[in-house]
Amino acid sequence: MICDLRLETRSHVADHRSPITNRKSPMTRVRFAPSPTGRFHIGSARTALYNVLLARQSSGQFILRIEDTDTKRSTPESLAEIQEALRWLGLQWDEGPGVGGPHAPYNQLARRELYQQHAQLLLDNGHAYRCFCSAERLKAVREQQQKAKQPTRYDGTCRELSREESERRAAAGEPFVIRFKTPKDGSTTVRDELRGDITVENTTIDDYILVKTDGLALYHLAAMVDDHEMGITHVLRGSEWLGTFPLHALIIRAFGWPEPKWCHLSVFLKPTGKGKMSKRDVTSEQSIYALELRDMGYLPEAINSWTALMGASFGAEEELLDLAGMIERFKIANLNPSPARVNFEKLDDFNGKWIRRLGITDLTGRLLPFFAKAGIDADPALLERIVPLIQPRLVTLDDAVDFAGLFFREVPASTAEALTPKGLTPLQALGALEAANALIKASTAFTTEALEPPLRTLAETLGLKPGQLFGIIRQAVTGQPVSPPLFESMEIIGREVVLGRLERAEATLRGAKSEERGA
RNA sequence: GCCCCCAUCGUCUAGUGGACCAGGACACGGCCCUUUCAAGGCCUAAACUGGGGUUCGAAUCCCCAUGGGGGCACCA
Repeated sequence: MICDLRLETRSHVADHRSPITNRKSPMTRVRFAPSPTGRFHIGSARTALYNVLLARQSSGQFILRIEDTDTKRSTPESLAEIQEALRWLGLQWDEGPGVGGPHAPYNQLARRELYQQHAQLLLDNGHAYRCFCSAERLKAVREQQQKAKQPTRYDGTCRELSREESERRAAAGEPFVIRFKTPKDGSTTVRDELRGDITVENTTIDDYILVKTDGLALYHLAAMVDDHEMGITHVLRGSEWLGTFPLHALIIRAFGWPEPKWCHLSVFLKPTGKGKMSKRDVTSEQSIYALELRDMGYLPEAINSWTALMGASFGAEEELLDLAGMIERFKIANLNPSPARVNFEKLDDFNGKWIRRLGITDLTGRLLPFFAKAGIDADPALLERIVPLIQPRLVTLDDAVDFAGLFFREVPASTAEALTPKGLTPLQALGALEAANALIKASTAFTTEALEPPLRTLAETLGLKPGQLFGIIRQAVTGQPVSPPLFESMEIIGREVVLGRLERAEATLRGAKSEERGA
């Protein structure tokens, strides 16, 4: 069955390419239609991504449409964030805000007349009716139904109002909404490309409100009108729309329009699996917002390949796919209809792998802003020398500041305890450090090749493991017990600074020694 | 309460009636490499929700149960 669906999708595309077709849009046209009512999260990012993948594999168009009919909750900040996030992710739209297009405007608030005309059409052909019931009464009815354990639906008071009465009351200025007149009997069958046919009894479909008292259309009407007007061929949207899917099909059929292919994407669940993903329920190290993840040092490549894989498979031996790779392999049939928990461990893994794939110059450029944010004015040329040392250690770009900060600022003096490895006394540590310092000072070239062999020999001479000796030097030079490779780091820090830090550490240990004697 | 959807390792998934004592990835554990931390290499452990059918044969098809999810606004 699913296999057939894939074939059908293909032939559908082929149909639109056919010269015989009289449709306005000869190729795949998809849309991503968010409402600008909050932050842009990874669920939206994935929906947008899948739409882009589908459009790009047939040189179709990806349309960004803003569903801002909820005037109470829509904000300009949210609209800006949607666009910024999409651009950051590399999901540029072909038509929509900022770029225009043949179906402009692309925000629904600016298209209200269009919806009103279509509502009137439905009123005229008997598929819709005016409802004069007050919001208060509706609420009371709903509560009563809830209490009686009945399905909560409009009770139909205004459904059979005569045309004359309806016109008269509207003309008299009585406020009204326009409702869809759902058939009372029979059933409706709709087809989801992932789930196959879904049939529901029409009695379970409410007489949904299409146009509010203020004359503004609701999603159910506006989206259907726009999808048709804009020649959308495939609708890939969240599965939260599955419940109203039959209604949407009914609306389209009431207009006599052809239906697009529908595909309802699974939702993201919280990491715990308990309920839909939300801001709560993730740690401070994690975020469900695209731009926040960006600021935490995640790459757009990582976000895309990660979200793409939650709820789908690409049949590739290699999981890390870039946009081109995903476009090549994306198939609606390979989407998974069941909900997926977000898995941040996998994001970390992907991000680290993407970072390791980056070229040194590319990575350096991406790192710079994170140093700036940390108040470090990193010299790009210097950073580029450091990057190979830290690249395999990074999970996020932000980690670079922790690993490489020591190259750009004064490191705090280490305590005697920190300078003394487990199993050694401060006196032994001091002896080792003095011997090492002498060797380093005497070294003709200040390079890994020149420094490492003699120090390795020294460790042997002192009866220390290389790790013990190098650990003392590491702490003295970097001020940290953990650092990028020691000799390469010393090379970059430079002879003068290294010797200074070694001597400072020696002094600390001498102090500890005299304290020891005093005690 | 009503409607709808979904169901393979802890997680994301492969699987489209025989090639499956179920494959991969993440996480977990172990080993190797190793100057720390990583990275890298190798290996272990880990699943078809249950019950009925259909069939010579079922993870795969059907039914029921159970579990999970979504929706039930003059939001989208």
